[in-house]
Amino acid sequence: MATGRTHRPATRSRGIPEATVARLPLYLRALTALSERSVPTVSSEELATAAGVNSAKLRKDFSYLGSYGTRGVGYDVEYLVYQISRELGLTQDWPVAIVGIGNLGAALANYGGFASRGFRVAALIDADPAMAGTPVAGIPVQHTDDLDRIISENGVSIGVITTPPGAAQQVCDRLVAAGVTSILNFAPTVLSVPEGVDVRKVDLSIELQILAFHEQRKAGEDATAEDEGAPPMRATPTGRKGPDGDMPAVMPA
Amino acid sequence: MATGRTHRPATRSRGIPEATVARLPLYLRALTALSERSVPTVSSEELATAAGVNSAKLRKDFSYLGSYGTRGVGYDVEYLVYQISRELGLTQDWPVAIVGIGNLGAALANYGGFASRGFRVAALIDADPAMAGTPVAGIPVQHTDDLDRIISENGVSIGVITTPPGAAQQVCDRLVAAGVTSILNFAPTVLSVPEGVDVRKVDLSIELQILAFHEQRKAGEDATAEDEGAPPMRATPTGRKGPDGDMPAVMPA
DNA sequence: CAATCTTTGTGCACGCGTTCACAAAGGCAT
DNA sequence: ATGCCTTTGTGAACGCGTGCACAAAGATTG
Repeated sequence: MATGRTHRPATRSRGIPEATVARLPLYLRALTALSERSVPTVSSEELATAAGVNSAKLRKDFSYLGSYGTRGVGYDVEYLVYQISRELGLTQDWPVAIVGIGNLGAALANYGGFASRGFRVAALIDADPAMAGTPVAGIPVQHTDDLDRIISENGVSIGVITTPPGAAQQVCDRLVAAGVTSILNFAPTVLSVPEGVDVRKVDLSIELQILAFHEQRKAGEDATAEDEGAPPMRATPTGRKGPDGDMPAVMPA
Repeated sequence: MATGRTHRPATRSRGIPEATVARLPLYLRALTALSERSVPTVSSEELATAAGVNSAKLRKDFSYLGSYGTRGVGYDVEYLVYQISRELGLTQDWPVAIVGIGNLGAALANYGGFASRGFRVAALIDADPAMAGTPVAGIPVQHTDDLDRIISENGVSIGVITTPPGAAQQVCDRLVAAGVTSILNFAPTVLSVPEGVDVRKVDLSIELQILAFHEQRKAGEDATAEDEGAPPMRATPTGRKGPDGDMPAVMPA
């Protein structure tokens, strides 16, 4: 789930392990909830339970940030909220552009979780001229032709791709060319980006397939019968021409 | 990510490493694209490139499934599609229920990627009585009161939660009670489930925060200036030192 | 049928992440 | 102050995942 193609051997994020970075938002959420309940301090055990992780792991994670706890007492909630926010870069404003305003793009535009922490939907972009001007979540949709200008003018460095798979790579290239250096990709495509650009992928279909795997295993533990069926031995076109088959090309043959 | 709260020590998926399982859908997608182009065979190198992974890793992944390749030639595309599909449990039909038909729920209901492989949206469920009967993506929304019956009658074992965070745990409990054993959770909440129930989490906010972290780091590499602002101080009894690992210069005294 | 060439399958080493277990540190009561 | 009790911070061991590098396997050609 990290960068699509570029290797990520040196992403040794300034001493903070990638796995730890991925958990910081989790801690932050739990801490924010505590903060809203005016809880002054919290122990690693309590916070770990709230975040759904092991307490030892949590303490080790925090140790990478520094010694922000008090032995015998725990962690100061407000102070920790600030420190994690700062570490994640949430104390500043991040203008985000969403490209591809279909069902999913619109859903994200309306998603409250964005605005909650530093993120601001600065622009909505779509290739359909008919949508231009139409407000979605209170923000007028703009046309792809102006992508470059929109990104530049708003200082957008984080782009969200919610286009059909066929358009994803092209949109990605344009975003990168316009100055975007972080991309959140919802299209089921492997994006290739130049060095220095981060790509994170969210793939709903993959998540379901992983669940199906485990589900099958659970069900199959009792009845291990299950015939083998008739595996297609060779070029046996499974006559499937599903709607999602609009994947344009990919790599050289 | 894995299960929310339950430990996952025994998820030793029948010999197939979890990391491998997570990549199988990726391979499957690339293989399907090749299949539609009627490519008969593919080498580990080509397929790895298309899937965005290392070729050695791909070969090792496949080795867990068995020896399906031919040395000197490569892998038979159709055969491999079938084998992976079978391993992932996609040769059977998986009725899925989506709970919480807001923007995101509606987007998922319309998402083509679901129906494409074995998954079928069997039911849409929402707590708003006003929505009952309204068709979304051609499927009438049903009310939460009937959740138990709906799940049972349709034989749903995979549930998708797209409710507001406050309702997530409750919905989760009801789904599990009704017989659901795999949950895909989009709500920003840590779900606690009994043993034997799998939970996968998709958290848009977390993904963005991780990107923000790297983005900040990239930007901060040049200019290490950046004022610190004023961290909210609290519970700092004995004037502690400033163990700030990196650049902070503001500490109590 | 033998030689050559391509590509798989895998043994091995390395590094990251997780977990345990405990000493050090601080608060609190006496 | 002194001693006890709680909780942090971390050294060390362990296990998993990754990538290298190569021998084995099969196709192909002469």
